[in-house]
Amino acid sequence: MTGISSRALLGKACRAERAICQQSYPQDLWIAAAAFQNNDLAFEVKVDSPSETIRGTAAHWIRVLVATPAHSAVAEPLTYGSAQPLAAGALVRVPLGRREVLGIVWETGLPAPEPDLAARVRPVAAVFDALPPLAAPWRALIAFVARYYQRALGEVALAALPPQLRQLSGQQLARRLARAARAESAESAPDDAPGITLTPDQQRALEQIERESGPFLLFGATGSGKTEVYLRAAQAALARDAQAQVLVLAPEINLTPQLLARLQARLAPSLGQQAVVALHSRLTPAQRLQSWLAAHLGQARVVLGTRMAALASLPHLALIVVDEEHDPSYKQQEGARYSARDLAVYRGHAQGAKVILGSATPSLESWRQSRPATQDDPGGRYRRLEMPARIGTAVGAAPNAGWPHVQRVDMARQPKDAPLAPPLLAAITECVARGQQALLLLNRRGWAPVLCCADCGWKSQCPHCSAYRVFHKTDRTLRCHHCGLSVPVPRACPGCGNQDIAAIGRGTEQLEEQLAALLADVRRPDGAPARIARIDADTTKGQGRLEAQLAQVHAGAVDVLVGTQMIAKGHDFRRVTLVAAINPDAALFSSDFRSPERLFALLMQACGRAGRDAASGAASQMWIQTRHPAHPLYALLAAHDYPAFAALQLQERALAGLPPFSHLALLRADARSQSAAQAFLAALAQAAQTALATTPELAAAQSAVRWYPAVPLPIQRVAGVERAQMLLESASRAALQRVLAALTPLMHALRADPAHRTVLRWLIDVDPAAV
DNA sequence: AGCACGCCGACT
DNA sequence: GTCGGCGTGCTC
Repeated sequence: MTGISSRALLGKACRAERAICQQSYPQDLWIAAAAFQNNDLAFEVKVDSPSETIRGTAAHWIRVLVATPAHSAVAEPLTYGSAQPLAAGALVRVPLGRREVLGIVWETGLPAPEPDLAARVRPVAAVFDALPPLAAPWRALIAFVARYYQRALGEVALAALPPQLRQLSGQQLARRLARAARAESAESAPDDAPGITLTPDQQRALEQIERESGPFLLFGATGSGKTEVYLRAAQAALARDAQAQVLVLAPEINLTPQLLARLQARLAPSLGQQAVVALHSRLTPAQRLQSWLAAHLGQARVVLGTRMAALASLPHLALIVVDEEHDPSYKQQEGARYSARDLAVYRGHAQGAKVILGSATPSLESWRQSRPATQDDPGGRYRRLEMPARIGTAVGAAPNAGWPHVQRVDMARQPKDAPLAPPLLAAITECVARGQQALLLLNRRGWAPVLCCADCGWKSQCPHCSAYRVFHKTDRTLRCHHCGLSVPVPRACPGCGNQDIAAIGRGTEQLEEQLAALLADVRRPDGAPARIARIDADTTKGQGRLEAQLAQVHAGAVDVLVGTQMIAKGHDFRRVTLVAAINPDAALFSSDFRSPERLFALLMQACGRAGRDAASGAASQMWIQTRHPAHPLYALLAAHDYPAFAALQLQERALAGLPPFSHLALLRADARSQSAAQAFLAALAQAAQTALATTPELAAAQSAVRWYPAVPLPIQRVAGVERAQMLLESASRAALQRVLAALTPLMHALRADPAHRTVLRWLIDVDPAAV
């Protein structure tokens, strides 16, 4: 026997075992054998036909969700048997193939299945009975997400659970729960009264939140005190009901520590330290499980998290706050592509919780949805709460009071190739000399976005992607920001051997370097030279690096900060009085219709970094380097007039039939070749034409949906994979939904067709963030 | 997704 | 002959 590999042996043994099981034993006995081997659950199976067997022993048929991948054949809950009755929402371990996996009981009390299915049904392996079942509202939420975003129930449901739950045995979980119960000793101190006087705006907003049911759009300028409104609304909700839970969503993990600190400072004295928890993907698996359990058990009264927290189990949810609701990070970009902001609104409605969406530059969807009623318009479904004044502004001051002055520099009239226009450089110099800080925004990492040979025209094209590799001078590499390929910079042109390769364009690394030269002679008030720092994805890669760098800025160790949009978001820099957008023009002419909206939000946000309160704001400046100084977007930014910008954009969207006046979905296909990807989508459109025409209801829906032709994605090739997409648009969300639901089986069928064998994957993106 | 099977080429 | 690559197919 010695020469035989263990693997082959195992294979043979398995085959033999299965042959015995399936041929010489009747099916029902095979089930019995499986059940018997599993000592968690003893099925007392007699003989006869499978269905009678189970009925005879009063077992229960249930349907269970397991973590099935997006496009597997297993899209529906699977049927299992159980000796004891189980509640819907209970967590179980069930056998699946040769594995045992975590499952969620979805349906109970099923009639005995058909004989051919009954023959395959296996018993539940274990029940996590220490854990209360997932409540009906949570299950309804999951069902909604799966249906609306066109994904399998099991995929959505299991992905919403903390990953560590899958590894734990029932015993381990029981131990954890016992520990959590011991820790729960909520010492109830009286609510501390913060010594903060509310502004009239805040007062008014809170009164309306108290009085009405919402959802609310809190349209508050940077520095108008939105967070204080969130805190008070949370306090009120928690005080009203001793079980009430509050969910606070923030767009990025980077922004959670600040908010968590404020929530804890305000609420922990009365609720206890453990009652305020964070829930996001940078927690360790154990922490994440702990937070999730605390939320599920109702011990966590306040949950602060990123978009994933929108799917947490919160049985006593009373209030949801979505901070910076316009932020594109709320849209999930893999798996079920849900919008956490939209789910917050859905969930609030379904679970009877109030919802507050907050932003200084709301998404156009939310803005329009919150329009007030007029004579011939019933208005939107949200209530708009306006807080225009920054804290510290005198009552009755002009609308622009307390805002930085916005300076547009026409780069066409500046010396060619200068990274900074001379007037901006002079302003930065002055700023540093005054002992204040400047923030320079440039949305390109690296030293130069592309290298180019002047002789033969070679460019640093990525071999796997339709993008250029970016030159990073710090480690002398060419890096593709899409597939991650990183190679040393060639000494000579790979095309012709020419020694002279030119760097085209400018990234944050280069700006930092050039700035050092330009400010070499500039002195701070204490006589020390100006200090420059850079913050982008490259300098903040490690754990806690960003926090460390931000601390440096706060400590005043930095005079000029260069960075990507990372530094424009949320961080509260007290001593910054100058903010400059170095090269924002590209977003004006992007093919994505949401690009202007995002640029405006980013620049407004950056503007808000300059002098957080009115006193310093008035003396602050925001600089825009542009070749289109008269562009309306910049003009409205200079006027700090979001409503006018929104009105202008909405007018364009209405004319073009774009959201929020229509609803979109993207059908995407990835393949080895662009033509194969497009052919798949074209075949789908073709198949849909005929399939949807058969039922009148679907035909009606189909006629309300506009199909655009399949086109390559803006970056059509990534890591050697060609990507194509097809846009579907409809004025009716219901019609679009009906068509999408009918497409999923068509896509499955088409994918199985040998003609489309080279299609690697496909997906449906409902309400896509970018088109 | 896992995890199996099965077919093929490369090495002792 | 064995080992290990990954294409295909199934899981109640």
